[in-house]
Amino acid sequence: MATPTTAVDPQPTGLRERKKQRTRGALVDAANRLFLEQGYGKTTVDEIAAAVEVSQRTFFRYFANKEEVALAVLADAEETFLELLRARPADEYPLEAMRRAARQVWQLLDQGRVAERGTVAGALELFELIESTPTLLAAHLRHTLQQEVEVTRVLAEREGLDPAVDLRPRLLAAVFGTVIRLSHLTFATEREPHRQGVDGMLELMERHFDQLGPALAGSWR
Amino acid sequence: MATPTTAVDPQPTGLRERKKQRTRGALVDAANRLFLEQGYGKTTVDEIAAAVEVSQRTFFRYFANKEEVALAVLADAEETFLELLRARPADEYPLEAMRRAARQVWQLLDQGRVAERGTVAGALELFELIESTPTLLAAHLRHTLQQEVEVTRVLAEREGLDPAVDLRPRLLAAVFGTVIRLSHLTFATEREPHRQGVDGMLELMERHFDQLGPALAGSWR
DNA sequence: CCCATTATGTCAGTAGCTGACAATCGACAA
DNA sequence: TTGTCGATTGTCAGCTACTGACATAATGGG
Repeated sequence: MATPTTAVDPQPTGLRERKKQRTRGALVDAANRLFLEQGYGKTTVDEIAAAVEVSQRTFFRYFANKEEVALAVLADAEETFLELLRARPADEYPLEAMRRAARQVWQLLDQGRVAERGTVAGALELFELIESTPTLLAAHLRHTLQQEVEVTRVLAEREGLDPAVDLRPRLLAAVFGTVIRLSHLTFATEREPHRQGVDGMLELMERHFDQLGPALAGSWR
Repeated sequence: MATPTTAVDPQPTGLRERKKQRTRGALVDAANRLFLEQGYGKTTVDEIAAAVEVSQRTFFRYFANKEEVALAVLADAEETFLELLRARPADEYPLEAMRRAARQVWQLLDQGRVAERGTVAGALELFELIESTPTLLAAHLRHTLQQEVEVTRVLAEREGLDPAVDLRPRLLAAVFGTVIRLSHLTFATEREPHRQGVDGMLELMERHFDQLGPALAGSWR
């Protein structure tokens, strides 16, 4: 007897809230389109706001800065990763759990089920944009760092450790983030067609992880 | 405090060049002082320029942006690291060479012989400033990334590998950078007095490196 | 001592971002 | 249905980082 309009509300979504989400989504879409069309630097916030017919001031009420709107999709994917990692069975080894969660994110993305706005092709374009835009790259790296802190928390909890005492969770989170970044970078740079889809990305990640041990080995001969 | 001791001139510099270096150094000093006194965000470029009695426009001819002047000292240290790494004997294992070069940087810094402007205490303050200033942190991370590219080049050359084919140089450079960053972070956060000097930093780095293997091991139990 | 080069200053302008206040819109209950 | 309250938005004014263009001053070479 609670809700008059809808029987089941997964999220108690008022009309107001829905409108906000629509505006936010429109801003992300417009921004992405403009950034890819004419470049990040040559796109002004005014332009983005105008494309959605809101004031510049409103834009800054949704996003703290210009970088944030460009990285919004990525932020959703990272959120998904955290949820998947938390859901991994407790008896998996830490690194294994992370690798599998990462695989899952890409598979979900391939099915268009991540945050309703991401695609694999879009990810590729986004990575290219980020890597070729210094200020975006900087913001992205900082964001990645924050993600590492979250991952550290999850790992420590999984294993029942205090991350302030035991260095391993933080180290693994950091190294993992690094490997993922390198995979993304190679993915975005990679021009060979047989590696363009999700499978290409997944294979690339595996290759990087497999080289981690050898890279840290004493001798490379 | 910052001692303006410019003693040795390796390159026969003209009067003009020397003057430029003096201005640049003065800008770095003034900026550092102001940033530490009142914070990065509350210090304007105008203020820094005024403190050295140059115009704002001149400031931007020396530094591409406000972040750069804050990270200038760090950039010198990283340059030193590269030189030391290149000078390591060719038969050292890659990771060993990097660990030793890193040790050397800190020892030189402790002797006040890095870029005439760095001290260990100053490094600690700088790290705190960076970690507590989002925009500085972002710039720092991007800069670190560039350093990783250079390191990759050096490693690949040492071992006679093509970094475009073999993933190991880049992976090792990245993981190394990550471990160094975590050490710095802990160093800046660490409040226990017995770890404040160079020895504290060196011990911290060793501890992080020693945990790298265990962190990547399958099980943590 | 003069000339070519190069560092510096001045000025005007763009763009990101913020605080303050007023207008407007949606939620909810009388 | 309507009136009130709180949240969202627009407008405006302002600060700061940063850049291009042009004028001026300093320097090093001949």
